[in-house]
Parts: sequence; structure tokens; C-alpha cells
Amino acid sequence: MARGMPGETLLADRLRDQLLEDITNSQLPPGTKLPTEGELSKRFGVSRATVREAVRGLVEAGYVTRRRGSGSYVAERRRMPHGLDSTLSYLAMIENAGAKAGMRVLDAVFEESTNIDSVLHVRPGEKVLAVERVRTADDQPVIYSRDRIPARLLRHDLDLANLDPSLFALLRSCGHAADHATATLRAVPSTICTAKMLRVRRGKPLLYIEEVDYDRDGTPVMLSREWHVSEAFDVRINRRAQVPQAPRMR
Amino acid sequence: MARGMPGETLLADRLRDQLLEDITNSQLPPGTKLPTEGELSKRFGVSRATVREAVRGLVEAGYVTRRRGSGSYVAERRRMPHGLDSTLSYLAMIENAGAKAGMRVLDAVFEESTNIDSVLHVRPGEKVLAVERVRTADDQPVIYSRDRIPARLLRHDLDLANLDPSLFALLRSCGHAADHATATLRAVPSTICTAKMLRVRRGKPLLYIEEVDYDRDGTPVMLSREWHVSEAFDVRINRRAQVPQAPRMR
DNA sequence: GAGTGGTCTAGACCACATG
DNA sequence: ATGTGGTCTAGACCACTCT
Repeated sequence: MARGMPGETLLADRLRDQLLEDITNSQLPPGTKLPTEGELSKRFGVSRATVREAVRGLVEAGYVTRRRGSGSYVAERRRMPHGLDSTLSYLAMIENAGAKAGMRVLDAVFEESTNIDSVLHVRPGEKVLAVERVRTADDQPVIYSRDRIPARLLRHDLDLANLDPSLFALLRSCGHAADHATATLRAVPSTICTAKMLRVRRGKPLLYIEEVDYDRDGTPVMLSREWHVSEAFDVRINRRAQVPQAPRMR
Repeated sequence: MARGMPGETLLADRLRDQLLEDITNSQLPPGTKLPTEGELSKRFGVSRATVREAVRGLVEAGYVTRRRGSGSYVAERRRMPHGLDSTLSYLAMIENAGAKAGMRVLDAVFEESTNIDSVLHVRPGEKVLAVERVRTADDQPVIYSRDRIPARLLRHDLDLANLDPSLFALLRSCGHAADHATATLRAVPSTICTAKMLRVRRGKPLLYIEEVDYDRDGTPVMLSREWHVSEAFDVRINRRAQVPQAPRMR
């Protein structure tokens, strides 16, 4: 019915959430056949295109599988939820693992940019916000991180003493919400510094993640370097197969 | 024009490839405004919905950015091509890094399943194909891997001596092409075995990747365990921001 | 106000799955 | 033969950007 869009969300999004709720909360064991697209279209009073968009979201999230000529079904196994491709928050990631998440800010200062900041497109001498933190799971240090944000992206009246615990929230409030990122992963031995911060033996393998976050316009907004204690929790990612040369669409 | 589809590809896919070719091969520097959707629709004789689907593919691949109310533009920076989320082939990954890629099959046998195969949904006693390989870059070992595929998914006349170098190609030829995967990453010290295979000092940090590949129906088709020498090349991934709770669609 | 992308509709034909 | 998802069309209104 409603065409352009009420103030709230997309029609397809609301329908997707509705269907997801029906699948999870209610019952519907894996393998259950869902109503046909035509049926849903009629029942919810939306076009079939909208139904398809809603179901597509569930398929991409791994809740539903579609079989051409047959129907749509509740997926057998839900894919892992918290992966590098789906969340930008370690807080939720740690809590999901069943641990008490904590964070300590060791340092937060404005300083001159160095050459590691080149990916942030800062000019020499430009200031960056440098934040040094340790995340804990059940009070055990699990991630030591150094984040850098170009000062020009931030408000000038920023209170370093009462820094927003989420740098993503900080960026969002400044109109530079993180939209996507590229991360590089490597296994490295812990150094004197990282071993002390994470309370591990020196030389112990750490998962090192170097990540650059971009806003919607493709402007690099943050450089994060993180050292993870691998025993603490696993980093998960989801891959998709590709079409040769040009990338897939669906 | 053509409605249902000739034998070949999707209309939107062909249009996407066409546009991509125009962007890359021809000229069009970053920031260039693309024709409007209506314009493209008219020029190629397809509906605007199809144009949107085509451009959507380019946006997802990072070639194009769309600005509501303004237009579509050639993206500033192409995102990294070879990442865990975009390719399932290490061969191309190594070659892209500018090295000569090689591979040695150490072992390929059918054996009884063990409890590590539980993610593959094999019953106790069922056979699995176990392949042990080493990948090299410029003749230096860089990845040691152990892959396992349920035997029931494969042809029975499989020639283990002349195994297809690509297990993905093998799976595809058996009607179980890998469609998506979940991978877990960890930093681990090299063991006696992995240190020998990769010719590194024992205890040296390795990037350990445990991956389960699924076909389009969600059937797990392969379990891969890989140990990467981190100096060799970096593993890159691309992340996307998420909508709280229910996953994004677009 | 004109133009553009974002969303939605109603209806159509096709290819595949199932009985 | 029938039903289902997969693709496509033509046209509409909306929200936003730009001038």
C-alpha cells in the first residue's frame, strides 16, 4: 500500500524482520516450507517484488534457502553471526562468546601524524587522534589496539577525558559513520609491549589485524591496529564464491 | 526487449559487464559521473529495474558509488581485489602478489572420517577424501593445507593419482560447487609437522585458517585447515557495516 | 523547481521441480 | 499439467541534491 515510504523503515525490511521473527521466535523447524511469494504478497498486501527483497535478506543472512521451482525453506543451519564481515563491534562479539566484555582506555591524545597514517590521507604535520585501548573478556586482556583518526574529521571541542567508548559512535556523530573497511590479517609474535599489555609470554603468537575504515563516500576515517590473543575467541569471516573477473551480484 | 532470457546470461549481468568494461578498459577516471539510470535504461533498451540491478553489482564490487539525488560515479579507489571474501583461489592470490605460484600434493587418500569431520555431517565410518598439500610462492612454501571432502559427494571413479589441482573445480564437476564458506582465523605456533612442511623455525607464529565450504543448498562440502606463513602475503578481507540485530540486505 | 537515485506496484513470461 | 521461484517491464511516487 504505502508507496514512497512512511517515516520509519523500508517495507521490505519490515517484512523481513516480521518473517524472521515468525521463523525464530515462533516455531518453524529447519526444512519447513515457507508460504510462496505470491501467498506472502497477498497476505501482507505488498507486491511480489517487495516480498522477494525481504526474503532475499533472509537468504543472504543464511536463515532461508530458496529452491527454484519448488519453494523457500527454513535453512538447515544458521551461519555464524559474529564475523568480521558482519559486525564492527568487538563488544558484542565478546559478549556473544559468553564472556563479560570490558575495555580500558590507556591513552587518548592528539598528536602529529606519522608515516603510518598515509592511508588516512593526512598531510604531514596534520593532527590525528591516537587512542590506545585494551579490551577484556572476563577481565582477561584479549585485544590491544591502537586507533588513529584524522583530527579534521572530529569536532574541535572533543573531550578526551570523557571519550565515547565506541570510536564508531564518535565517527557517526561527526557525520563520518564507518561504512566498510579492509582488514589485513597476520600472525605475529608478541613484542615486549604487546606481551605486557596482553599479559602473555613474549613471542607468543598473536593475531594482528590492521584495518582501515571508510565512510560512505570512500573517505578513510580510521586506521586500527589490533593484537588479538588467539585463545580468547576466534575471528570468523564469511566468504562468497565469485564469478570469474567481474564480481557476482546476488 | 528479450523477456525471459535467451540461453546465455542475465540481462542485468551482461549490462553490468558492459558498464564495467566501459569504466575500466575505456577511460573514465575516478569521480566521473555516469549516465543516469533513466538514460542507461533508454540507451540499452532495458527497464530501469534492470539498470539498477546492473549498477548494484558494480557498487557491491566497489567500482561505483551512488549518491542519492545526485548521480552515480566511478568510485575513487577500487577496493582490494584478492581478499578472503572475494576469491576462493590462492593461486590467483599468490600470482597477484607478483610471485610464481606452485603447489605440491603430498597426499590424497580416502580414509575413515574422524571427529573433526563432524562439521561435514558425515556418519561415523563414512569415508572422506583427505588431501594434504603445500603451496609455494617463488618455490618458497607459504601454505600447508589439509582438506577433507565427504566421499559420497564425489564420483567413485576418481583418479587419486591425477587429482584435479583445484578441489573447487573438482567439487563443481560433481555438482557441489562451493557457494559460500565460514572461516575461523587464529594465530598459532608452528608445530613439528607444520614447521617442517613450511621450512620455518618451530614455534614461529602461523596464521591458521579453518574453513568450511558450503554449496548452494547449504550442504557442507569441504573442510579446509590451512597454515599460512605470514611473511609470504597478507590475508585481506573486506567488512561492511551492519544494521543492528537483523542483517542488512543491500 | 528540475533532476536523480530509492522504493514500490501490478503484471508478465520463463525455467525448473514435482506429481 | 501445475506451481514455484527467477527475471523483466512500465510506470509511479518519494526523498534528496543541486542550482
